[in-house]
Amino acid sequence: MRLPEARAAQRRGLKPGESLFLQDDRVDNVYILLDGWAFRYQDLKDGRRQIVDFALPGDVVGLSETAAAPCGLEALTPCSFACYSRKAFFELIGRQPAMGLTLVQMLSHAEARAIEHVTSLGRRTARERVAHLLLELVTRLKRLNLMADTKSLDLPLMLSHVADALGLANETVCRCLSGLRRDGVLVLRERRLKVLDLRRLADEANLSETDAFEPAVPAMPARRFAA
Amino acid sequence: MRLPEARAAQRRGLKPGESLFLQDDRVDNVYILLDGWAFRYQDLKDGRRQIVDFALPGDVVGLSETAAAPCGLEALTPCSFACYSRKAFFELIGRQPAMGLTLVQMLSHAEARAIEHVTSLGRRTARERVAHLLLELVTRLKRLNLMADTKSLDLPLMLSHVADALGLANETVCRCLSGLRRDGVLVLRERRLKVLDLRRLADEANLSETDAFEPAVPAMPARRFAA
DNA sequence: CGTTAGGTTGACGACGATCAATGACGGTGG
DNA sequence: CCACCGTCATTGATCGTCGTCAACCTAACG
Repeated sequence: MRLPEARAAQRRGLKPGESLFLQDDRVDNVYILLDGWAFRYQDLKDGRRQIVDFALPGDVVGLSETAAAPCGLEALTPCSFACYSRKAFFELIGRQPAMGLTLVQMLSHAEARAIEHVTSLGRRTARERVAHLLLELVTRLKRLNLMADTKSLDLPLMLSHVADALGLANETVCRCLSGLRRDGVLVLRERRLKVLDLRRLADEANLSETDAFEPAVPAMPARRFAA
Repeated sequence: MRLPEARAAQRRGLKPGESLFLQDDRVDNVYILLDGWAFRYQDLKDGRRQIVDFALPGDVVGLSETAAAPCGLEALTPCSFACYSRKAFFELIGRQPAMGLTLVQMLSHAEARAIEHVTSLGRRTARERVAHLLLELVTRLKRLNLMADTKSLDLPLMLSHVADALGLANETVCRCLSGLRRDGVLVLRERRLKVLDLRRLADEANLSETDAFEPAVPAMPARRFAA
């Protein structure tokens, strides 16, 4: 699933807080996030902000941003992207059928996340949302083999990011995290998360029937895009 | 953008309330909704339900439902689907590059809707959500040339569908609709919606900077899949 | 007619937003 | 070294939107 042509692809770097593109921008390129964390967000006219998704290494962005991007993309940490013209990207896919499959799988995962996100915002309580988001991030990082040790990891997020992702106020997120800490589920301090009881976290998240998060994820055989 | 092969494709019908597939099902086919309304939904373990998206004629479903479907699909009205094996579908796409483009466009639109949906649930008030959903449906139907006259249309939705789509209680939806009617924005009775003031409805929806819904949609040159 | 499903309206309570004060850091300049 | 910020986290007090519970209405149907 590696892209041999990838070496030829343009690179693009981003510092924390910088944007790859803004909401409403015309986006002609397709990007693959090689390293770092970023997020996609949408702004309302009155200033309220909604974070739509977090992008992690291997994720593809820009594919759906055809004419005018429905949302902007901003870096959380220093990021580096491989960047293809839309045309070149599709040619690449066309030449490597296996890559097409991987792409479809990734888009499927992204949509599954979007669906879970909608369900969270629509039907879960504040505490459930917080637990669900943390569980999702832990699961994704595990699949990417990107967790420092098994239990703890760095989250380059401020309260306001979590709040904007979950449709909550900062203070509410803070209270939920305090609660989860008091109850011995996790510790989150100084941007570092330690999950003390994964099963318990999953219970708190009030999962849908579908998503079986934790169960010994079998190391994800299919590789992500990488370059 | 028509599919000549489509005549050969299997058909599948559905009566209101029936499901094409359930959450967690393995879905091997890709379906194109030829006629009717349906919705995709996700259930939580405690019974709460979230409607994720509404499917209208021309929409593709099943693409992202690779291993275990993240959500079920249920018919609102009598529906008919063209149904392809995943393999046949991709062959079809492979043979007709233009179709691939159309597909990408449709997936982009679907994702844009998902993003707007997330924003609605996360950051919009009850009244804004209701207005936004109605505006979205009106816009989609216009593009499909599926509106009876310019101003009014049939919505095969119960209060509970709107409520489950917007993360609200039936009573809240009812109150919002009463309010919008009182204020002369629209009339919704007996499953029939009449928009009295489209611009006003757009204001009520508190649109994101991005989505310019109403502005004289130029009849959507690109055709949807059809068979 | 009686029954049932769905819509409508009111009363009340709860969850989470808002406002405000305080604390913990890290950076900057005197 | 330490006063002075600015940013972000934390906690408490109060308020408002929306969920819940309940009663009633209407239309469809046997």
